Amino acid sequence: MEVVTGLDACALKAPDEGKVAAARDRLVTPAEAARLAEMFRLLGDPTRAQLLYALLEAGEMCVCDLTEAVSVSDTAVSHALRLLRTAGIVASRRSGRMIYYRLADAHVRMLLDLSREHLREND
Amino acid sequence: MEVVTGLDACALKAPDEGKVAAARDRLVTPAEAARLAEMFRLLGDPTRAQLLYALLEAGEMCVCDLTEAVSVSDTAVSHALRLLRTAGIVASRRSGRMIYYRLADAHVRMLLDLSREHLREND
DNA sequence: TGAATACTTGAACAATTGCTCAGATGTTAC
DNA sequence: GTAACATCTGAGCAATTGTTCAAGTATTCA
Repeated sequence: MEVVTGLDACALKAPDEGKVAAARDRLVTPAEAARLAEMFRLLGDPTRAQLLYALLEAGEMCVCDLTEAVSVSDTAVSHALRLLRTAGIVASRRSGRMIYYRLADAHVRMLLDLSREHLREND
Repeated sequence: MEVVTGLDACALKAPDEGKVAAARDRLVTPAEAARLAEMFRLLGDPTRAQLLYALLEAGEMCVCDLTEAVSVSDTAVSHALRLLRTAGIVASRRSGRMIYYRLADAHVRMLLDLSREHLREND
């Protein structure tokens, strides 16, 4: 990475030490930001987003119905679901030879819901 | 893409037409999902996430202070901010030779806030 | 048992991404 | 005007990503 941290990026202007320190130290550490980014990254793919909004709508669906709903191959759906499951965004249960997926928790549902609101209000 | 849409992915089981139709048609269209994914994708990078959480914290910051806060090159910050600005996630104003960035609206702030909560509650 | 179904896995490849570098803008001070 | 500063832009490149293909596991039914 090789980045100067001890010096100011702006030479003339003294950096706003209050704001810089607050933003850097008080709330979200780089490590937390990385974890948050990782989570957003998983939502940031059209296939995965469609899967998640399908689950938000239907509550619980098996892989083959999800494949129907999003119109991609079952293999692609399976890969996508594994990423989401590993990250704790969706959960699954087996029933016979089918596996049912659902959104993992209320936070995820709120996040998806709020994002949809945002999109719709900004035309 | 080359995907079968008229046939069932599951041969024995009749697809749950209610759930499939609801998930596919009622709320989020593929086009909407794509726009939502595009927005999440922009939040899904460590550098951009750090920038956004710095702005959530500080309210408004110039590029050089943001560069300080996230410890990457000013060029990288500039590229990142352009993507966020184009997508309507951040807004900017010029004051002298500096340009101040801020989160674009309350929805974005809520989204970042809620996501942080989610992260912290899931240990 | 053996065949069929529902889903998963790993490897491979094209497409996309984010960074760096070099040069261009717009702004202020002299 | 020139010089210095804050920021932006485009091209190029390494690294990552999402998909497909082929083969695998787990479950049901005859």
